[in-house]
Amino acid sequence: MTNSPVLVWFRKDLRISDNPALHAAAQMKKPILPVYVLDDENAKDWRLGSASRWWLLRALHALNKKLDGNLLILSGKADDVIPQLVATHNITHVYWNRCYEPWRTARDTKIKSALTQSGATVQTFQASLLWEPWEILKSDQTPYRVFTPFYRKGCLPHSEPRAPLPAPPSLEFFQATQGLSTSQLEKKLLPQPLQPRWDIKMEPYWESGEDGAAKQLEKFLLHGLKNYKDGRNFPNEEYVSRLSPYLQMGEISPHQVWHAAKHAGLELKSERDLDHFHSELGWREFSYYLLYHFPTLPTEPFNARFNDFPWADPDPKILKAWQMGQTGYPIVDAGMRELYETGYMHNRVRMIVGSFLVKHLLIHWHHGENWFWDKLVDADLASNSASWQWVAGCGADAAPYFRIFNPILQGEKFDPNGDYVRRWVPEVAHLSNNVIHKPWESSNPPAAYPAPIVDHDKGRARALNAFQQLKDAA
DNA sequence: TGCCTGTTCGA
DNA sequence: CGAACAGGC
Repeated sequence: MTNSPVLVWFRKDLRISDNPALHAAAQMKKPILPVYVLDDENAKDWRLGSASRWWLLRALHALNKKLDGNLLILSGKADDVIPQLVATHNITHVYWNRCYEPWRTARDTKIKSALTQSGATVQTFQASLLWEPWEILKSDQTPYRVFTPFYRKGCLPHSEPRAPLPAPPSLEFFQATQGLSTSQLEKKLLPQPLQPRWDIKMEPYWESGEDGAAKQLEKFLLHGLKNYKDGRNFPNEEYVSRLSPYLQMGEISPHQVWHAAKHAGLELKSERDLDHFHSELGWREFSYYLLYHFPTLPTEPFNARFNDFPWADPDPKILKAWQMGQTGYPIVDAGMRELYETGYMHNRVRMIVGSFLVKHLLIHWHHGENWFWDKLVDADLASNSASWQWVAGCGADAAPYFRIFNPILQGEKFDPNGDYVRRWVPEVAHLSNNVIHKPWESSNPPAAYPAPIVDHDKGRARALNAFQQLKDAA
């Protein structure tokens, strides 16, 4: 029994630095059995989307390399797979880092109690959130529903995020049975049949794994943090961190990002930018917090008044035009094409395309949520559902429904030289700056580019009218 | 992290 | 006649 391994179950923490479960296991002085379980059955509706599966494949390869090829990758229900492994190898200690999606907490609770009953020691750790959702409550012991007091009164005074842990200096591994081979894993994760490979387009835009995350963080701290607060609004400039996909898969931890940014921000004497960047990590916390306390967040309007909102019957052609970047509004189409091509969209543009879908097109936010879930490399159940609810006006601390982005003005304001639009919508590249965000006004309108699928004034009026019906009903 | 419209005020 | 501002959606 003395050389029975410690099982470290990797989930959304695909890294070896600042990994508390791995760190604790390494201190046991026992061989380590690192495991990843591809657990689609438990995920049901929130089975990973295509872009996430592509990202996961690369992240697993990178993690396996860090673990000297010892990562055991299995497929099946974790409720079965993990206890079976524990029984087969007489494992006495099982460590993992906590997850917060409702389906994962339910699953983990079940597994933990089964393992504990059979005599194993299970320890779980905090690794992907800076503050545990159950520790941040208002004085009346109910959860916050508004971001600013959540962050400023709840989180910040509660505790300074702990310092990141180093990677274990050396690891001794337990030789287990074979898991999935590379080709078996690819078969499970990538679209079948393999042609056409939609995902392959994303390859040149991203470096995977913990090392890719560290490089991206370093790049952001050197070039993006200074002037982050203002610069982050301009999609053609590189002030945003682009760390979201790495955070979502846990190739970097929020603790690492928090402290590295703090160090760099103080060095740069840009406290304003640092505070703003920290607060964006705070929004990520807030999304998980809401999902934890309100598990129906992905499907039900947070604000129940929106239960009867008169969404339009979705016209498949209109929805498709939005998805593929053929709405006739260059800033909207640029964003949707950036997403399809790279698996990512700049945050400012996410708000614009989101507002356009739910307001100008009056299409239910679920359709946007589902498309983003499938196509974003940073698709995250908490952030995705909280953000779609926010943009639709039914979320916690949401933008009021009457706050409707004008896609022309937003383009002119945040892409004043049209560079972002020219990059992703080549049909309008020849237009001058004064018409590039409204090509229909050009004396030489592009032939191959669609006319707006909805007139801005009419779309806006229809959205306000729909909202009015909700108010009248109340 | 909204936009539109109407009003006022100074050129 | 444009900027600045207030109020409503």
